[in-house]
Amino acid sequence: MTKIKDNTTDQTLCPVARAEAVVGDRWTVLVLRELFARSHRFEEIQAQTGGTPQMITARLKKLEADGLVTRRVYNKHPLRHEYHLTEKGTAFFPVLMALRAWGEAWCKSPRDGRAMNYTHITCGKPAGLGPVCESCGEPVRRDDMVGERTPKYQKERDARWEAFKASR
Amino acid sequence: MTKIKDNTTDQTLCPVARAEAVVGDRWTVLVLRELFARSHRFEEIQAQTGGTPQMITARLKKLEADGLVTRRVYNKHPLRHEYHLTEKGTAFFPVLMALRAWGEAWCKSPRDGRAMNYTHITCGKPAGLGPVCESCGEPVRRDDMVGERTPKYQKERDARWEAFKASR
DNA sequence: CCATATTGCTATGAAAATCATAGTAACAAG
DNA sequence: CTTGTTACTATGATTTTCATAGCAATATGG
Repeated sequence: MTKIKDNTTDQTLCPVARAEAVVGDRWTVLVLRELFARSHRFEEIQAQTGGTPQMITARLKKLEADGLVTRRVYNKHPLRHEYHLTEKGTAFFPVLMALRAWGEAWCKSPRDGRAMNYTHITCGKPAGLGPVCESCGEPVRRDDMVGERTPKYQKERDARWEAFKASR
Repeated sequence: MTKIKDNTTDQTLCPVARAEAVVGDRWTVLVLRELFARSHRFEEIQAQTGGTPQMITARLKKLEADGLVTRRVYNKHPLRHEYHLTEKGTAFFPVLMALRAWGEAWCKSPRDGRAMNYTHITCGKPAGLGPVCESCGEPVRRDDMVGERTPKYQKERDARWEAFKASR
């Protein structure tokens, strides 16, 4: 079992350093992204993040220990779990949204296009990138939006799943 | 020189994965925090993040290569640089704020107290944690706020600097 | 009832990154 | 001419990560 460093970073008052002790790791964030995308099973998460089983096991264990994730039994004999976000995990949403906005704005070639489009439920229009709805100006929360993958991104995910299945 | 993995993560449309290929690392985020805190010299950054020289060198190099940071010569003979955020680096601010808010809310014991207090310049009152000013309701940006360290956090930083100086 | 498939992991070893510690180069100050 | 300062680089032990393989428990198909 692989362990993950969380250092003595919790010996600082700085909330950024403390948060990073929990989520300061690429795999961890990718796993969280999948949980927000409603992938709850181990293999889905593994396939869509591209991590090795150990990476995923270790992150899920740490996320559970840190209180962001719970295991939920969906099948005994054989014992099988689904992974779900807790309140603490769900509260991470704004960080993911900010990261997404920054990634959209600064980390891609313009011809790539969007991966997701969000609709602000309360106003029914596109939510845009910022923390505030582009269409109506209200602050947006997780439960106030519906996300929809663009066909291109959906295709990419389907392909990844197929590739994953084929390789085993 | 240590290299940092950025994988083939830029072979996805997902902006989160793409962003993580750049900033998905604890040291990188801590370095960015210091740059936002206006620590521009190598040793300040090293002291306040607690990283080894290699860690810091490698992150600064990668951040420069990724376009978030520029070196600025402040002294020739011997050649000395200061590190500054570019526009792309500055644009990372909302992520850091979201992370800070989550860290404040979920990663500390209540008795610890705040590290920073921000004031919303345009309304003159405390900005609070969210992406929207707690006092006046307007969305807050980096240049719309002044941050002030709490005495306790300032003390912690001073102590870290002293300890660093003493150990060399 | 037997073979194959499915799910959710664990095991192994090579390659890479990290950490602690020490050292260096170029000057400046006393 | 000795000591201090700044910004690193070098070294080697320890840890992590990655790729690949394997396995246990059951479901499914014939």
